[in-house]
Amino acid sequence: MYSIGELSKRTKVKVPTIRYYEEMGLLPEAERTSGNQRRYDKAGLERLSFIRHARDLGFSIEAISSLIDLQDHPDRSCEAATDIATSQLEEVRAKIKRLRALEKELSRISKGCNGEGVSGDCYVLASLADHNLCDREH
Amino acid sequence: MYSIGELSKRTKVKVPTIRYYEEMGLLPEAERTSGNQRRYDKAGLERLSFIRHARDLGFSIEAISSLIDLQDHPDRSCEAATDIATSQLEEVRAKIKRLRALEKELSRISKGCNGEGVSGDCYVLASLADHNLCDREH
DNA sequence: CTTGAATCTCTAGTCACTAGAGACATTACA
DNA sequence: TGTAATGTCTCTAGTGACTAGAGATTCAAG
Repeated sequence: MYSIGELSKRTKVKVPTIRYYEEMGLLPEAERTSGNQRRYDKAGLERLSFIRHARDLGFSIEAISSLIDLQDHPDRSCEAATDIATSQLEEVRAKIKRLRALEKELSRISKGCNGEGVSGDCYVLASLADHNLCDREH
Repeated sequence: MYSIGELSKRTKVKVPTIRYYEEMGLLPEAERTSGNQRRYDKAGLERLSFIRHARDLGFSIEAISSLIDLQDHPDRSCEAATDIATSQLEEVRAKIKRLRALEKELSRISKGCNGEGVSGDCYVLASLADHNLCDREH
């Protein structure tokens, strides 16, 4: 049995975050010692690792809840899990696309100015003030 | 003079968001009609456009505050503005890098499963449960 | 002058945590 | 067994950048 601190070390999820996950229903209510401290077994460790991994991949708490539901009912269709992963992938791709456009403009903006001179003539500020200076829509 | 609603239409910033920006000090306190409604002039429109543009580029409210300070004091060095833009660019690049890794893993995960069958054997769930199935660290 | 849309302020909610206070539990060592 | 240090408990409140809703007031058009 692990204390919440040990679990935290093993999963790299901070202690208050573990309690938060319990409150949100991602983790079942933990067993307690006579002194009211949480104790976890291997199943708890595995579930928290699952959550951690999914959070790292950008899944929302809600999405993870659905995935856990599916885990807890192995007779249900797998399609739902694939749907969740696929829509997550789409979101990630959209974010990348958007960030690439930003990167392009930001690099143009910060290259345009040599950092010398006064801000009254600053190309960075001018670029931000006037959208027409942008190469493209964003 | 524009009402808050007109300003909202022109800048595509929602009305409550404009009020929020005023409260946060990004916009100066607007003039008011005798009936206490906000009225904006061209300067207000321009400043809000600046804010909108910078937010689109992912600058935080705090960073925008600093940029506005620089705008309001055109005698100050331009270096600070360039620093802010450059660090924003670095953040964007770091995000892209991370998202690319996620994309790779998510696409592997969601391709691995054909969506048929039951979730007891689902590859998506297995992948999320077991970090060792990942190709690489993330 | 009336009607309906726009605006006002205020509070509270969102997401996924994070921080801090003050009390209690456990563990390590003498 | 005593004690000190560390860990854990619950609770409230804060973060960033808004968003939603209530209930009251004001504006513009006909």
